[in-house]
Amino acid sequence: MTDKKEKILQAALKLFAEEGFRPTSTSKIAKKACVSEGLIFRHFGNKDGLLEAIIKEGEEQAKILFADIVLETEPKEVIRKFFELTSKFVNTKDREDFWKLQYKIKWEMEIYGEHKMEPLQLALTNAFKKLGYEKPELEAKLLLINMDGLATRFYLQKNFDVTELVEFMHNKYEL
Amino acid sequence: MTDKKEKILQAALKLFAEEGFRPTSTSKIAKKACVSEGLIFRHFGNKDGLLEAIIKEGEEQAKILFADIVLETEPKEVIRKFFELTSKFVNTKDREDFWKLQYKIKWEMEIYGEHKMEPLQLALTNAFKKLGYEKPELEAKLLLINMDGLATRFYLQKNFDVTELVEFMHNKYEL
Amino acid sequence: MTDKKEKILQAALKLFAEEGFRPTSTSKIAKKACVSEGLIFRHFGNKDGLLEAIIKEGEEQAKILFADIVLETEPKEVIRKFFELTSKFVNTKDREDFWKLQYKIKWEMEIYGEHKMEPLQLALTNAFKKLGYEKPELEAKLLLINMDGLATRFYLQKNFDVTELVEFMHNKYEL
Amino acid sequence: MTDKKEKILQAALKLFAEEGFRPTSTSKIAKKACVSEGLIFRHFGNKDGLLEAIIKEGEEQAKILFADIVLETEPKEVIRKFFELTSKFVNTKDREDFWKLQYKIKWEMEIYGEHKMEPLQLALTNAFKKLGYEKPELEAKLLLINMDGLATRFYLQKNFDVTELVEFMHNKYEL
DNA sequence: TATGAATGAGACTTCATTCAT
DNA sequence: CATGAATGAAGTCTCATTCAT
Repeated sequence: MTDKKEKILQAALKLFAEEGFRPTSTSKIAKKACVSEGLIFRHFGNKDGLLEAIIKEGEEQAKILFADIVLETEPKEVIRKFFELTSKFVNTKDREDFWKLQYKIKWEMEIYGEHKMEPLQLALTNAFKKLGYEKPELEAKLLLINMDGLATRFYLQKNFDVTELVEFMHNKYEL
Repeated sequence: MTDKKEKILQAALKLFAEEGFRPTSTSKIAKKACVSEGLIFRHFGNKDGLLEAIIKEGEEQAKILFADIVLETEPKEVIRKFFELTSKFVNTKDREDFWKLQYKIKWEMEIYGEHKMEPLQLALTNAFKKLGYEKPELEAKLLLINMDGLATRFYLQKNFDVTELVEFMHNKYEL
Repeated sequence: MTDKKEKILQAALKLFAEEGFRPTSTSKIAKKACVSEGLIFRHFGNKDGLLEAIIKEGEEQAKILFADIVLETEPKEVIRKFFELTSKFVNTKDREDFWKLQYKIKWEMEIYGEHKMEPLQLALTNAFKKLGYEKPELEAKLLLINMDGLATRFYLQKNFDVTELVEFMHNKYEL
Repeated sequence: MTDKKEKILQAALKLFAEEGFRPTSTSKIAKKACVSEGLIFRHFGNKDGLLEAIIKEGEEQAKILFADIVLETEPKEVIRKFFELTSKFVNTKDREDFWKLQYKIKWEMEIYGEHKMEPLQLALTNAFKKLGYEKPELEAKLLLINMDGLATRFYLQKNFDVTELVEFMHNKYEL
């Protein structure tokens, strides 16, 4: 990956996350990346191609983040790590754009991409089963839905305190 | 309100909900409403004005929907009615557009408009307090966040079964 | 002439003078005149008709203003009165719009309407002839041109002192 | 400056001079320049930017034309050259558009831009002072105003004979 | 006479995309 | 690989004008 291609990806990620996909013009991306507009098309074919590239890169990162949870066998640890991950949204400044983009794109394009979450859901289901919960699958689903709700608030509501709520949610599961 | 003005509002609501605000062109709205494009601007000033009008109309509807919950004094009933409302998203076909629009707009414009939810949150907080919950405010917040998460899934994930989850969540509160 | 028709004429005169013919929308005129937009078309057919009406009214006023000069027989008086008229541009607040409009329209539409000035030019020519000037017609033309130049400056240059210059010009003719 | 950018400037100059700024649509300019409409905005940002570019170019030309007069030290020559310049309006076909535009814009935008004329006025004032005129500054002002008056007539009145009048005016100053 | 809803043409502008260099 | 000039379609919005009431 050339230097300039990388710069385009970074600029686009930031702008798409900030302003959305369609509202971000290729010319703006080019300017932010200090690159000619034409280069975007040389590397990614078209604007959709650029988005795909960003999303694909994102999925790789997500896999890595999820791996630690999915590979965990101790059920309580699975749940703890899941909540830990949720907290991470907030703190890791450079990942903020990435996660925000995921949600913005979801709503703009109306695709959820549930397959990405499947390994996580299975890991959680399994953990709840081991812990003797009655409806482990629904418990897992609920947890993931909570995450979506938290993200909605965190990205859209100014001064929203995530940590407080994550802790509260966590404590509901006596571990 | 003239007949055509009403038609514009309906067409715009539907299109904004389906495709988002910016991606929906005024010419498309005009065509769907069987109206000249200029009329949109005569009635609403500009595209933003049209959106505002739709949102304002929506807030009125939301107030009505919330009223029933907010005015309820029996705590268990408050919570029951809240879950009932959540289910309604799904079934009332004509309101689907309205709620979907709320979320699409939130993400597109990045404003949450938490004030709209305040009465609901207060009512829930109060209900949990009466029921002797330790942290009633956080309980209320969590419930609202669940709703955001459910909406995210319901509108974005094909074939997502809301009812099942709403029931599950409801049962967590032994009432 | 009905009350409302008169109001339209006045509003249009003011707006055309301030902003020009084309840039002034009929809706703006209607608003300023507190009248429905349609009424403009009922009374004047179209926007051009409105302009014509204003110009025609203007010509009537001009005739009246010019009459005093044209009917004067004493040559020195003719010239004095001409300069007096020139000064009037400035002072008579309600006529300011009228004269300004004349020039704005001239430049916007590129028609000079020299016939309007003919009686004035003849009167001046005659006066200069009586006073023994060698080229009375050119003297008259020059005077009128001076007036155009003064108008240009007066209407376009902020803080331009007309009186000073009118006096100076006047004194060039030892009377 | 690319070939097409130059073509846009030329087409715009001509059309603005002929029909005025606002009445000339960008699409008309593009057509006349055999260029896509978008290119206008790529090069000049917006329609105002195009006008500015034309005016700026014009000011450069004006400076050059004025230089010869301003640098002249012999007072009679200053005045002679001033009248010579006045005559040039008429004859130089390609400059006609430029000067006409200056006046059209002045009236359309209602700005005189007196600073542009300052060097000329100072040079004339100085010349009249050297020639022993009583009120040299007013003499200079009058001359410039005459020029405005001449321009008004020349550009707006069909079949107006400038040369005759310029000569007449010139002869008033016994040189 | 008077209103104001409604229209449709055309204005300025943005933007993804192509292409010669 | 990289640039930046150039395009054309589409977008938002303005405005003179018509027409039913």
